[in-house]
Amino acid sequence: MTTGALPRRVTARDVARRVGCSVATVSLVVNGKGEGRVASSTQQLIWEAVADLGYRLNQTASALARGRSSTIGFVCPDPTNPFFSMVLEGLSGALDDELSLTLLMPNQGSDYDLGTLQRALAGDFAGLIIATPGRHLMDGFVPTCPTLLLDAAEAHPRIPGIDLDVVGAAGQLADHLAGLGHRAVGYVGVSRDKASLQTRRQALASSLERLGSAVVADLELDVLTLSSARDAFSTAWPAWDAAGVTAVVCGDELHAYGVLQAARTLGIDVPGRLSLVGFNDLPYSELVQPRLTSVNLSALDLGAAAGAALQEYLITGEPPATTMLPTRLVVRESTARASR
Amino acid sequence: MTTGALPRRVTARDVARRVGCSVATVSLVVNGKGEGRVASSTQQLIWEAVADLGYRLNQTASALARGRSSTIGFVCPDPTNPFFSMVLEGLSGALDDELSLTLLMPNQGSDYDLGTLQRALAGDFAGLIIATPGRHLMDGFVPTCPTLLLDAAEAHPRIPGIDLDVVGAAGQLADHLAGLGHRAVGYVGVSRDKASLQTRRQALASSLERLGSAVVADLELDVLTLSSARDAFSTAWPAWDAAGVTAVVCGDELHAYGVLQAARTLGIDVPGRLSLVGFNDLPYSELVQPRLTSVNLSALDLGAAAGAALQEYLITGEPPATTMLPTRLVVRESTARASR
DNA sequence: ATGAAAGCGCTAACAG
DNA sequence: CTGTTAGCGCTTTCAT
Repeated sequence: MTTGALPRRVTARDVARRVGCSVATVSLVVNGKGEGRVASSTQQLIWEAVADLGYRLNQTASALARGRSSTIGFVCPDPTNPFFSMVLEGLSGALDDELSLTLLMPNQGSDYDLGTLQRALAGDFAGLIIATPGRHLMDGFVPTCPTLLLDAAEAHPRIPGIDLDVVGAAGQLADHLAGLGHRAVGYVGVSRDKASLQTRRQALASSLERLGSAVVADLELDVLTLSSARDAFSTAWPAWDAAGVTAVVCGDELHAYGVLQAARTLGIDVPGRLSLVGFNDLPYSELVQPRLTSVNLSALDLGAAAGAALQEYLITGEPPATTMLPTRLVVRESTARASR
Repeated sequence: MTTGALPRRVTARDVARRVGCSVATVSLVVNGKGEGRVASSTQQLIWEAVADLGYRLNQTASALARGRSSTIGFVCPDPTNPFFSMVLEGLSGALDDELSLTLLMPNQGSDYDLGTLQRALAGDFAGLIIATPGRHLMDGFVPTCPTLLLDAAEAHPRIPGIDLDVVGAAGQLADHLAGLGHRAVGYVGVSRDKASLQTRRQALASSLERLGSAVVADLELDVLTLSSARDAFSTAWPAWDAAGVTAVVCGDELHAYGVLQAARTLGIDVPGRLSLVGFNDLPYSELVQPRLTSVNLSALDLGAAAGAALQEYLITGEPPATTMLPTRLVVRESTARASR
C-alpha cells in the first residue's frame, strides 16, 4: 500500500533536456506559437516528449511570467439560490475554455460583504464579476482588474455592468395588474440592501400610481426563504384584507411561494380572491398549482451576457458600455381580474 | 471621462523602498512570520506603507515561489442542480479563508467529461474535489494533487472519498415500503453512467427482494428534468398499472415531481393509489402537495465533510480514509399503505 | 534583526 | 529556426 507521495512535477526543462532543445522552444510549441518559427520535426519531438513525460504547463508560473492570470472571479451571495446558480451557469457557458472561474461567496451569512470583496481584490484575477451587490457595498471600491457589475444599476459610476430592465418589467407588471382592475396591491419586499431590490418596489409603485392604482401595504422580510414569507403573510393578511388588497407582488418569487402556501392555509382563493406575482422566474413553476405569474429576469442570459462582455473587455482593454437586458412578464394562472 | 487604464500593481519592492528595508523583510511581515524576527518598529512601518500604497500580495508569485497554490478545484456537473449547489455551499463554508475555490464544469452538455477533468489537472490546484463522477470516467485517472472523490464509491481504488450511505438508505426505504405492504414497485432511473445512481437501483431491488417485494418495472431517463419524468411516466403508467405497481421510487427526486404531476393529470391518487418516493431531498418539499417522502442525501454535509477532509489531507499529507455519511429516510405524505 | 542572493517555472525580447 | 538572457514578484536559506 503506497501512500501517495506525488512525483515531482515535470517541467519544461525536463522536456527540453529530453528533446535536446531549449526551454524557450518548448514554451513556444506548447503555447501553439511554434508554427513558422520552430521546425516541424522539433515540434514533433517536443510533443512526443510532452506526452511521454506527462508534462503540463505550470499555469502559475505562466501567469506570473505573462503578467496576467487567466482566471476570472465571480462574486455572488449564495449559489444555492436558483437565480445565482443560473447566472453562474450562463457565465460558465459563455467563457472561453482557457478562462477558469473562481467563486467568491460569503464565509458566513447569506450575503457577501466587504470581506468577500477584499478576497476578490486579493486574488489575482484577470477579471471580476460582481453579482447584485448591496447598495453601498461598492462605495469606496477601486477596481484592480477589469470588473463588471451585474444587476446593480448605478452602484458605481465608473464600473460598467449588465443590468436587467427592472423598471420596464415593473411597468409591464403594473399594466397587467391595473388592467385586471387591481387598485390596491400589497408588496412583499426583501430587506437586503440591494439596489435592484429597491428599484423593483419603487418602479412598481410609481407605475401603478400612474394608472390609478397603488401599493397600499408592505412587508419587508430579512431572509429569502419560503417560510419567512408564509409566516409574515399569515400574520399580515387580516390587515391587508381590510385594506382591500386584491393582489400581492413579491420582490422575489421564492416569497411568492410562501404567500401561496399561507393563502392555501387561510383558505384564500388564488387567483379568485387574490392575485399573486413575483420577480424572478424560478424553475419551480411547473411544480406548483396555480402556476405563478412572474417577471422573468432571465438569469441565464444575464450570466452569458456578462461572460461575453468581460471577455471583450479583457481583449480590447476597453470597458464595455453598460447594457440593459430585457425582462418579460410571464402570465400564468396566479393572476386574474380583481375580486372587487 | 478617464477610461480606466489600471495603475501598475504595487509590489513588495515598492513597500521595501518606501520603508527603507529589504523585500525579504516585507515578505516576512506580510506573511505574519515577522514576530520575533523583525523589530516591531519595522513591522509598524511596513504595515503603514502597505496601507498607504495599497499593497496586496501577489498570490500568483507567492504560489510559484512557495511551490504550492492555495486554490482548490471543485469538479461538478451542474451548479443549477440543487444537489450540487448545496454541496458547493457546504464545501465553501468548510474551507479556510486562505483557500479559494475554483469551479470546473462541463463546457456543454449536462455532465462533465474527460475534457473537464483535463482542465482540472491542468490547473494548478492545491487540491481537487470531484463530485459524483461517471462510472468509468476515473478509470485511467492519475491524481496530480491531493484529490477527493464525492459520492462515488469505489470509482477509483487509490483515491479517497466521502460517500453517502446509499445502500443503507435503500434498505430503510425498502423496509418502509415493504412494511406498508408494497409488493410491486416501479423504478424511475437516470441513465447517467454514475456509480451512485446505479447503486441506488440495485440496493433497493435487493433489499426489497429480501422482504418479499420486488422492482417489477423500470424507466430510465436521459435527462434530469421534471418534464421528462412526467411524459415518460404518463406513457408507462398503463403497463405499470397492469403490473400491479403500487409504489414508485425515483433515483432522483426531481423525477418524482414529474411523476407526481403526471399522476395528477391521470387522476391517480397519491398516495391513495400510488406511493411515491425519491432519492435526494430537494428544497422543494414545502412547495408541493402532497409533500414527498424522500431519502435525504444531505448534500450540505457532504460538501462540508469534503472540505474538512481535504484540508486535513493538505496539511498532513496523509490521504484521509474514505468515509461514509449517513443518510436518512424522511417520511412525508406521499407514501401510504399499499392500495392492494 | 536584516539583507543579499538564489531560485520557483515560465515568457518575451533579442541575437545569432 | 533556435538559444541566450533577463525578468515576472515572491519566498527562503544563509550570511552578517
